[in-house]
Amino acid sequence: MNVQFGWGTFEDGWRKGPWTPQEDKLLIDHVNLHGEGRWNSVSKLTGLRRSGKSCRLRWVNYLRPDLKRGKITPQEENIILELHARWGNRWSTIARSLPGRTDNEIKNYWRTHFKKGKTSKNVERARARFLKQQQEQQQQQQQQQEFVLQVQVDQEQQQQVQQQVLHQYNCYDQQTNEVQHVGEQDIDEMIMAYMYPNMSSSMTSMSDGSSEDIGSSLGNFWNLDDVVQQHDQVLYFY
DNA sequence: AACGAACGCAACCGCATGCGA
DNA sequence: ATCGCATGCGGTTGCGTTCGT
Repeated sequence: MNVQFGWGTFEDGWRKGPWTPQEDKLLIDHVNLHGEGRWNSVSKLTGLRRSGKSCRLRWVNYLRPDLKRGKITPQEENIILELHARWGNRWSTIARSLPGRTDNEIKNYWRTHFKKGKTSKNVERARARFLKQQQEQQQQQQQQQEFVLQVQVDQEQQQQVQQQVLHQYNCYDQQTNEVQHVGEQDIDEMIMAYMYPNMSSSMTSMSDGSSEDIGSSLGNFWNLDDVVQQHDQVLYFY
């Protein structure tokens, strides 16, 4: 049974073809009231003569409020190319990386812009870019591991130097073998004096503004946990 | 201006999958 | 375990619009 009805047709009791604004409104009101899902019950509850499948498709691909309208941007195109190089025709998977875009939209875009034989060079470029990106990620991971290792080594060196300085300046209590009360600033100055014996004492003093940078940078230098944390944060943005 | 080709997009179809009875 | 229903997914189709000749 196939009956002509305006633009659309009736088939087995279901209306087919383009949706009218009235139908859209019925469906939007229904979803606002009951939420998404249970698409087969939409026709019973709203009187819409549309199958559940048709309702779901109309909502997902056209009526959803979070859909992004307008053309695919060059950035989105890059993402599509790269994800297609990775996933192939898994449109819904690709669509998850493009908020506001539907699998149908991406599929259509691909078919019209990058259909095989049409712009295969673009596809090849995307593949190459994907492989390069993978290599860069591996390099980054390696660098991060090396950095963490280096920081661990630095921390050990720091402790060694600190111990040497404390010995040098007789900061250990002879009886308890514990470090006598020494201010952090004092330790910094002792370390500076220990490492740079030729530097004038005024340079290591915290009394004037010019040396504050040295003191504060020293403080930062020894705060390696922060350094690691900052490094991780920087890497996170990649 | 008219016509056909190409394009863009909404919608449909068939199959796969998930899930509850 | 299996059956049926609901939903999701990828491929395909159909039609309006745009572009080139």
